[in-house]
Amino acid sequence: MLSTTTSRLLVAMFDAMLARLGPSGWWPAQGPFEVAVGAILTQNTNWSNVEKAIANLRRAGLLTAESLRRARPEEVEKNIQPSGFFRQKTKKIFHFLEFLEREGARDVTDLINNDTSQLRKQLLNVNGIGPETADSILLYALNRPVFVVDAYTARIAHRHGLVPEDVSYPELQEVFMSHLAPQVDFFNEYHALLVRVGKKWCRKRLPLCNECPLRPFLREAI
DNA sequence: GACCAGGCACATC
DNA sequence: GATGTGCATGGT
Repeated sequence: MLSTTTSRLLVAMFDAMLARLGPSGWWPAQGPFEVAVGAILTQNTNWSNVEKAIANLRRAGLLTAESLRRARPEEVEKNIQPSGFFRQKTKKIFHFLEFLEREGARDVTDLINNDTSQLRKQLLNVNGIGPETADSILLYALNRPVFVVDAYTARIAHRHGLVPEDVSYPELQEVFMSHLAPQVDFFNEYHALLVRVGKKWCRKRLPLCNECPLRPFLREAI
C-alpha cells in the first residue's frame, strides 16, 4: 500500500498544481469559529453563496459562539438564507454550539488541547457534521494534520487511476494520508488545490483535461 | 431550464 | 449495508 511511487506521484501532482495556480490562501475566514461555521454552511453549496451568508452573519454580529447562542433560530435562518438548506444548517450550527458547551469550550480555540482522533470522533457525533466537515474543522480551524477529501478529490484520483470510482471517504483519505508527510500547511494547500483544479478542469460533464495542470500525470498513474 | 455546488441524515429495502 | 430522497439557493 505504502509505495514510494505513489508518494512521488502525489507530491509531483501537488507541485504541478501549485506552480500553475499559486497558493490558495485557505481557509478564507477571520478565525477558527468562522471556519467551523463556514464548513457547515458550505455543505453541498457553492462558496460564493457561503460568502453572502457569512457577510450577513457578520453584519448582524452573529459570528461568535456567544452571540449565536443567544440568537433566535429564525434570525440565523434569515441571515444564512443565501447558502441554501438554511433551516437544516441553522440546526447544525446550534448542534455544534451545544457540542462546544458540553465540552466546556466557550469557543473553538478552547479545544486546542484535545487529542485529534478523539476530537474527530466527537465532531462526527454532532448531528450535521460528517467526515468532510469534521476534517475541514480539524485542518483549517484547529491546524491538525488531517487530509480533507471531497467529491473533486475522488473524481481526480479516479481519473488518475488511483482509486475506484465509488471509493469511500475513509479509503480515499487513506490514500493521501498514508503516502504524504502529515504537515498542516501541506495538507491545507493540497486540498485547496484539488478543489480549484477540480472546479476548473475536472467537471463531471466537461473534463477539460488538455489544459489541466495534472494532464502530464494521466498516463503515469496507470 | 437543467445541472451543479468545498454534504449529511434519515427512511426504506 | 446499500440505495434513494429531502434539504434550498444562486451561478453556469
